[in-house]
Amino acid sequence: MVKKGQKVQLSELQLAIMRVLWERQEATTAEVTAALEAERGLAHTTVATLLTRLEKRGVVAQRRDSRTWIYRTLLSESEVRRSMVAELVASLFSGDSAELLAHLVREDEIHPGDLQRVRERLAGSPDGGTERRTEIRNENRDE
Amino acid sequence: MVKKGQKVQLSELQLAIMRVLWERQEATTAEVTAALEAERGLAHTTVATLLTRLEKRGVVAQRRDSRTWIYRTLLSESEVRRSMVAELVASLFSGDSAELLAHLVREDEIHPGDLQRVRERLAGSPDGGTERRTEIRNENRDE
DNA sequence: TCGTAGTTACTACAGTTGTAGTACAAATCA
DNA sequence: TGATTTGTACTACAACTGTAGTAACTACGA
Repeated sequence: MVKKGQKVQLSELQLAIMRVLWERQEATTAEVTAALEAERGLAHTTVATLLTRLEKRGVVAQRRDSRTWIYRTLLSESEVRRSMVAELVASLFSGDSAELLAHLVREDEIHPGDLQRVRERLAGSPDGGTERRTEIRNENRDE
Repeated sequence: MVKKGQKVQLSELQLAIMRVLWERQEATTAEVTAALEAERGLAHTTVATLLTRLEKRGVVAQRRDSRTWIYRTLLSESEVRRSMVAELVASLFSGDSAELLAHLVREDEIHPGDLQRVRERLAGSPDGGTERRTEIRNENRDE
């Protein structure tokens, strides 16, 4: 089982699976396969293998419903984000998040006013706007 | 050779090597090994293998000086950052950089005034504070 | 009750990564 | 010039990842 503070690195494919599991609390192999059908069209056995490995690694948990396994994640999306962003910042930005921010600004990904908007948005929701929904996107780029 | 717009993903170890190469324009296997001695103490042959693989992959170039190879990167640090951040944002933040920003704020990595400071700093230095390599960015933003 | 469709368990296999040993050649030192 | 150092080329090998086939079993419909 992956401990809380532990660093978790997941590949793009593994994340795709996690995303399905995050969206619906639980899912069977068949459901995950179906959910990913459009974007990657993986064989059912492939998805089963992937899920088994994630389970072995302690990232998801499985529960049996007669012959079928039902999976759920053991890590929230924000935990994974925390871990992966920290890892990126450490190895590519000297561990300094402000450098990442500077990068975003330079790359024109973030505009003035965005931070303000983000803060307002977060202040508005009591849980800190933790997951998914947040979508701030910059309408008025006041550059 | 890795094309410009291509996505480049480098592991922590590979980045450590790239960092050495970015710091000094060029370096031999022995120099890279020495530079990494403190933090990882890798065998000289290990570093040689790593560099060979990076060369094969088109991330670095090699030049011979009698029997010694001298390496230099073919990608600037900002190019790698661009690529890797984009990849992370795509797979973990629905492709929305503002969500990453929101994450940083929530995680208390970024504070009010930081964005402002970053902008001032970037405005202050003519090279945009970009990189060791001076790759002046930001006039014609090309995406 | 029997065949069919769905499910898991197991095995496979190529590619990448981290790590390094060996063999061999060249350069250098004594 | 012989011995030692140093540098590369090649090989190895385990772990992990993407991908999936095959075998075997089970629930269900006809």
